[in-house]
Amino acid sequence: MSIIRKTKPVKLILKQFNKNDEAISVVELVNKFKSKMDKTTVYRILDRLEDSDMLHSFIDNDGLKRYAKGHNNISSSNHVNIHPHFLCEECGTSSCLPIEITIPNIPNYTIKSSEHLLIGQCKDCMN
Amino acid sequence: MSIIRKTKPVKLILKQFNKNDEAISVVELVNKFKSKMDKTTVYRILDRLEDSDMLHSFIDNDGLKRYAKGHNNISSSNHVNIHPHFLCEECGTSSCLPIEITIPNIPNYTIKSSEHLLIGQCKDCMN
DNA sequence: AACATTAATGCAACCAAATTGCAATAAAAA
DNA sequence: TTTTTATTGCAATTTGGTTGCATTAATGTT
Repeated sequence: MSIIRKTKPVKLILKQFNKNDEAISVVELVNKFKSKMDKTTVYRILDRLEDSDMLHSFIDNDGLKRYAKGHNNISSSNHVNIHPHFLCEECGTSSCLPIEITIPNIPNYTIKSSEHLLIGQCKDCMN
Repeated sequence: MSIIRKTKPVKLILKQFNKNDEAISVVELVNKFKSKMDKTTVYRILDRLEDSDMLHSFIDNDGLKRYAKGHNNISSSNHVNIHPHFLCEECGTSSCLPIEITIPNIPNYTIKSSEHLLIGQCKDCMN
């Protein structure tokens, strides 16, 4: 893992993720920054930020990759990546939920990581 | 929902899923049957089989759609789709796990469905 | 069994997400 | 300031998936 240079595009992307804790899809980011940088640049910056643990990613319901602030937590036990992601069916916003999902022990399988996507309505869309 | 005609391509796809309980990606299926049927036919058959509840699908770690036998169970509670899918990092095979994942109650969120992907090693790849 | 109805297929074209190669640029190190 | 090397932009390409449409073939009806 190499050091990430603080170029103008990198700073813009980081600023975006520091605004709030939402999980943003690559497509949204490419679109949002299309006047500021090339789409390949967006892809590559996200890649680098992920493997230096400044961002983490997951695949949403539509098969699109989403990124969010922070790394995938490693819990006290040997279960990794156990924080679930939420996706609001109505407004499309996505976020990391600050809870732990417990994975039962499964004979004959060694679980190294997991992805949990919860789909429903966020509080702003409930009424 | 219309009745599904038992055409040659449909029979081939069904036979494939009846062989075992593996979750197969669309890409694999398109490739496997490329001499027997067009890729659009594969996509459309899978679509139809899914909404007649003979298959169910989920998005795997690489953003690829996978299909497996059976429908998404609805549990006794009001939680749906709660059976997790497993993906072996080594051999790439995937399957449905016959266990239930419990989703804790989350204030401010209404969860309607969820997807759980467990990644690790299957028993054939452990040693 | 023949015919009519309509679902299903194949093919070509298309679209969107993501990746690659490469020359030009700009951080950071010397 | 110069050198080194990561990073960018651009064009081209790959890949997963979709659409429109004419042709084919299940199925229902007589």
